[in-house]
Amino acid sequence: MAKHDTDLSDLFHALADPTRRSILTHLAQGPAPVSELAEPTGLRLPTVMRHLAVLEEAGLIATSKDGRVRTCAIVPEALMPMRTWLDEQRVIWESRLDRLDDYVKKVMKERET
Amino acid sequence: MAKHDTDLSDLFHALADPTRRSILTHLAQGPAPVSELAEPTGLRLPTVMRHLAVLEEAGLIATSKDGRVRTCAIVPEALMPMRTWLDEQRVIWESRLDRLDDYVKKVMKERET
DNA sequence: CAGATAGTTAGACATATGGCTAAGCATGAC
DNA sequence: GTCATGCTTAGCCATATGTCTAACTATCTG
Repeated sequence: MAKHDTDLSDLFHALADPTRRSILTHLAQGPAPVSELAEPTGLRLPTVMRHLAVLEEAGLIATSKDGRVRTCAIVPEALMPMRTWLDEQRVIWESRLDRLDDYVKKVMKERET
Repeated sequence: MAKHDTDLSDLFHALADPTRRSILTHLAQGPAPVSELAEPTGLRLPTVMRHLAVLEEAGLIATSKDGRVRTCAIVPEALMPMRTWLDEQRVIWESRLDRLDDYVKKVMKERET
């Protein structure tokens, strides 16, 4: 299991939290200071800080401090590994789709009874 | 926060674990019984069962029992919400880049004068 | 029926996660 | 210098997660 694997796990893990996804969506509008990001979440600053730390470790955001204000910004390229994984999976999964589709339908039918 | 949100969180969470991703990759080769999935992970059966439960709750796999054998199979459509989210983000994130681009151009122009 | 096979359930346990409060530490405004 | 602002650190707490062992159920096989 390469570091590549860890990257993906961190990425998925970071995105698994609604608060963090909403922070990302907010940041998509442009860079913002910590407090501005905290405000709409209704969470306390330290809590938001930890979310930001998770996002930063996953490489999804970059931050820098100017005076006493820390500005956060998204790192668009960060989603690439995920996109790549998704595309890989699609290729494999879809190559079996016809066969699996039959199987899944059979399973679903059995479930209903 | 709608059900949609929970779906995404569950999906990302399910995919955040390397063991679960490897199980999915294995299943991409075709449906398989529990023990066959457990073997390459080096984990005990109950542990693998829990991973399978997580995958099933996220809608990523479907299972059915025939005799004493439970067969698992991937559910390709399950990745759709994630793909959709990813595409949405790409649109926003990239439009942000465009805006930044505009901003830079504006600054450069102002500098010239 | 006896024994092997394939899952399943229950419960224990260590660590991780997400939230909070209460201080603490720079920096900017007066 | 003093005070407000904005972030940080430290530490607490409840719940969730990933792993295991041990014991149980259900289903073939002979």
